[in-house]
Amino acid sequence: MLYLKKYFTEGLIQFTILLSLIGVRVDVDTYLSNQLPPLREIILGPSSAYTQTQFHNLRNTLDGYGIHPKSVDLDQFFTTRRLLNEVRQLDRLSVPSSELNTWLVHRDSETVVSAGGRSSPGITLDNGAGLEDINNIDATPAMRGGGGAPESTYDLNAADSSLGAVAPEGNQEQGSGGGNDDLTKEDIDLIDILWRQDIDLGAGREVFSYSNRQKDTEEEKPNPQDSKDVNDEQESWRNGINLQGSQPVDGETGESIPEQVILGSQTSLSLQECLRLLEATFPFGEEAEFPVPVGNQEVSISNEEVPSTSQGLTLAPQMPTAEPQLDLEQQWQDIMAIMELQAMDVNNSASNSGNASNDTAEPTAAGTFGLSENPTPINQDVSLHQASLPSCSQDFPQIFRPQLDSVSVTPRTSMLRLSSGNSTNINSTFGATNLTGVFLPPINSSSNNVTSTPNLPDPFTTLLEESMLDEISLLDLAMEEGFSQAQASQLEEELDSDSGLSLDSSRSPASPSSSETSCSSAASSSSTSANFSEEGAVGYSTDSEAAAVETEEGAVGGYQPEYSKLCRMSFQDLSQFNGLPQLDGISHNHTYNVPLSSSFPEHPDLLLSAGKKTSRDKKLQASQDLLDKHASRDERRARAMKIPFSNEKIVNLPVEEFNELLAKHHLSEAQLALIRDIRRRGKNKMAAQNCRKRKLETIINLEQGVQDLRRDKARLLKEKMEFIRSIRQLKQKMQSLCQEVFSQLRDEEGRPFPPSEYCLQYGADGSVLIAPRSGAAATQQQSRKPEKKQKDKKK
DNA sequence: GCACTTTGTCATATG
DNA sequence: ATCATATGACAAAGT
Repeated sequence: MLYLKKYFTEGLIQFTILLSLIGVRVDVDTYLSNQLPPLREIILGPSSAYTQTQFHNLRNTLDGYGIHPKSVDLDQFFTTRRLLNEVRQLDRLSVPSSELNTWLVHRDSETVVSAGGRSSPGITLDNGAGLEDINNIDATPAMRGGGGAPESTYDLNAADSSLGAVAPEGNQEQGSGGGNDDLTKEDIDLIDILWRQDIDLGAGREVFSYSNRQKDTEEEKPNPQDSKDVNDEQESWRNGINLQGSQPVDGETGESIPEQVILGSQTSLSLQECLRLLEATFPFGEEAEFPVPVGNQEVSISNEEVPSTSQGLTLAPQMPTAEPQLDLEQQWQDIMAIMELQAMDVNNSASNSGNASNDTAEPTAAGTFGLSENPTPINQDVSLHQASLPSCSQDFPQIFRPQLDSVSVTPRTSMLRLSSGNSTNINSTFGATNLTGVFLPPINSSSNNVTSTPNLPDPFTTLLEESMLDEISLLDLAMEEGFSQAQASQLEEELDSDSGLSLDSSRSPASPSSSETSCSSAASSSSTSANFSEEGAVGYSTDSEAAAVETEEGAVGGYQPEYSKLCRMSFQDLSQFNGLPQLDGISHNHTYNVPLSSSFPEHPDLLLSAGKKTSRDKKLQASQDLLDKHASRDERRARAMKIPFSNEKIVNLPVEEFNELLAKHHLSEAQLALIRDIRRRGKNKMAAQNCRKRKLETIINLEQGVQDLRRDKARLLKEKMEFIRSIRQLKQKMQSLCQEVFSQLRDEEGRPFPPSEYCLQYGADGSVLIAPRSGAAATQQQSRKPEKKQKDKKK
């Protein structure tokens, strides 16, 4: 029976996996919730395993089952529940990235971009999806239709793997528009930087070999359209600040993504896009004006949506200085929530835009975080034609140079501290915000990165810096603790395995009892005695007793052999094997060898033997000797007391019938006392059985709950790391774009704006202002009057 | 013979 | 108050 059950379970699991792979979602919950109480109630609230009342209510939920709550037949129910639960867990069966199913669906849709970009961005996949993704990818070519199909996935193990900004050849062959067309040298460089970060995170560089990408890039060159686009892009950069940025490019496939940006990939983000993302993430609130006008020193880069009318430098509002540190966890959760909302919006917009993105893609927040493409990129209408694109590598770090050496600590420095982790405070406390340093260079979570990492006295800078620092530190810590995304699946398995409870269903403690009692349930359900089957009493009275009583009360007999003929543990079946002494040892008869009183001889046979013995009596005696060996103490007592009905009746009859039964017979006080004891003990015996089963079920359900929670934890950790990485990539992109801005900005006299002296401030209306830094700029203002420039970012 | 499990029973709590 | 049930604890028997 055990093997049969196990076989059935495994078969069911395999079948469900098969259905899942072909796209059929098996929602066991729908079947389960109709008749059975939700399994998660064990986690979320009182359970039948906890509360007695709900346990009794199970009877009401088992329509058609008719299993009495007291019946051990409930084991069938529990077994079913457990099996269904196992099946239900299949979609999260220790495979953290079960989104792979989505990936397969994408494969069918021939929408390579969305397949590669949305469901599993390569960069997030490299670490995030973990080994199992790779393995699955490797293991699924047969299911994907063979090698003839264009390779839309990233064979991470292949030597010429196509990853990152380079679209696989198959993609190009499918006329996806030269996926990498829009990638510029800067993009590639940036991607390379980001890859290095990923390498820092543990991703092997070989996963996204630059040489491979270069090679693939070169392979694209022969495409005249591609090269033209690239050239156009580069030329646009040469001609001035390309603040509008190129069309967002899917990092892996290189194909343009009109409506969304895959943060998990190396997407080309314009500065404005980054800003919009940041605005969505950290709403700036109303723009505040600097009380101190700086005249024409200000350069304003305004968004066309809300043309900036501000003529002065935006000044961040005063902030309380000694605010407590943000609750980073809460902070992160806020960010996550906002990001999820953003992702939802983008998903909606993407679906509305009729993008080629596959709708079947699971909108998993991780990896598919997106933002609306900026319809109004930063305008190039700035007198930057003379921009010489100086080497920004030296100047740029000064942008983020902390003003620690600044004598006057500006209020903005102190306003970095938010009073709480609630993101709503960000709305209220951040007016015009200098976001120049929001996207800081990657913080490598080292203690000395304060000095090594450029720092800006900016609210968001500090906000993100602190949070990201800690988050990334947590990330690194998590990495150290084995939470690398590549090991996420292993983590889950480890988490599961370190449970003190056995999670193996084949070794589940419920299995033996389930299998045992499942037969009892079958026997019970097939019982011809409705009364007794409803009571569900199994294995209390014996056939020996029934046989003995049958002579006195024929109505009792008849049902017993059917009642438990399949039950190994019940004593009744022994009556069918009276002549089989080799089966004596089968029964687990816990008959107590309690010394009986003089009125209760140990072997009632002795009483019988006292009478006349015919040969027929001797045969009966022999069989009863055998039966007595398996009779319970109460049964022997009952026989000794010549109780005129079976113990089963004594135990299982309803109170009324039981009283009627007692009234029908004229019984002595001793007999009545014994009968009541028998009934009490029998009831208690069943109660104990049920109690133990419930206890077992409780343990199993708790075990399942722990398993589920651990899976959720691992999944959330994975998502968290992916988001952290995405944000960091955004910061990188922002840094790069700011670098470009500063490298090409010139005042009226043609002098550049040193990033060390100026910073970008972003208003709520989308305007971008170049404001002098408070400390260093104050001195600079003496020698040079900053000019106010307004950059109309109309495209 | 020992450790562990299973089962029955008792005492008690609870509804 | 009584009864039915649940459950912890214990012991006996089995493995």
